[in-house]
Amino acid sequence: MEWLGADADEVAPRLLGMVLTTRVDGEATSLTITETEAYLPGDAASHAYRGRTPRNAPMFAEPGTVYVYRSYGIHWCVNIVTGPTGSGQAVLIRGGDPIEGVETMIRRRGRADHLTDGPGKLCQAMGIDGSFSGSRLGERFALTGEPGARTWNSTPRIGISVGIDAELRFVASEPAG
DNA sequence: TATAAGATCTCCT
DNA sequence: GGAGATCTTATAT
Repeated sequence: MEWLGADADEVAPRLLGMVLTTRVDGEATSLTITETEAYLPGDAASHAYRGRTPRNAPMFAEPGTVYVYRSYGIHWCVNIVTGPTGSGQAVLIRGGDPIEGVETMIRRRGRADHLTDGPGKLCQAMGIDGSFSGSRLGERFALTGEPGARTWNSTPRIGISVGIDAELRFVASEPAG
C-alpha cells in the first residue's frame, strides 16, 4: 500500500469506499468506510502536534500502522498512520456502513441501530481496542478495496476546539451513477 | 503527586 | 437540542 505514504489529506478521501475488516474473538466484522478525518503535522488538534509521546508513538511509525487512543476515557478511536515515516500524521476513521458481521456488531453495541455512526461506536462495533494500537494492517485489521473509488465532499472538522477552519473531514457522497 | 484537558456517546426533553 | 458520564495522558511542582 504505497499510497498510504501520501499526506493524510490525500489519503483520507481515498479511504472512502474501501472495506475495513477486523477479526476479534474469532469473529470477523467488515464495513465500508464513509467518513474520515485527516490530521496533519503542525495541526494543533492532532495528538502529534506537541511532539512524540509514549501514547502517540504509533503516529510516527511507518504508514499503514494502526493508532488507537481512548476518548474521554470511555470510547476508542482508530486511525491509520499515513505520510512519510516519522512525520506524525494519521487519518481518523469516523464512520462506515456495516457489511458483514452485523449480528456481532449488534451484540457488541447492544443496539441494532447507529452501529458505526461515529468513531467510538465504530470501534466498539468492530471490537477495536488499545491492543490494536501500534500494529500494522494485517489479519486483525485489514484494509481492502480500491483507493479513491468513491466521490467525496470535504467539510470542516467536528468535535475539536482548534483547527476548525480547515476542511479536513471527508464524507463519501453517493455514487454519481 | 496533583491538576487540567480531551479527535465522544447516551439519555432525557 | 442539550447536558452529563468517565478514564487516560501530559505537564508542572
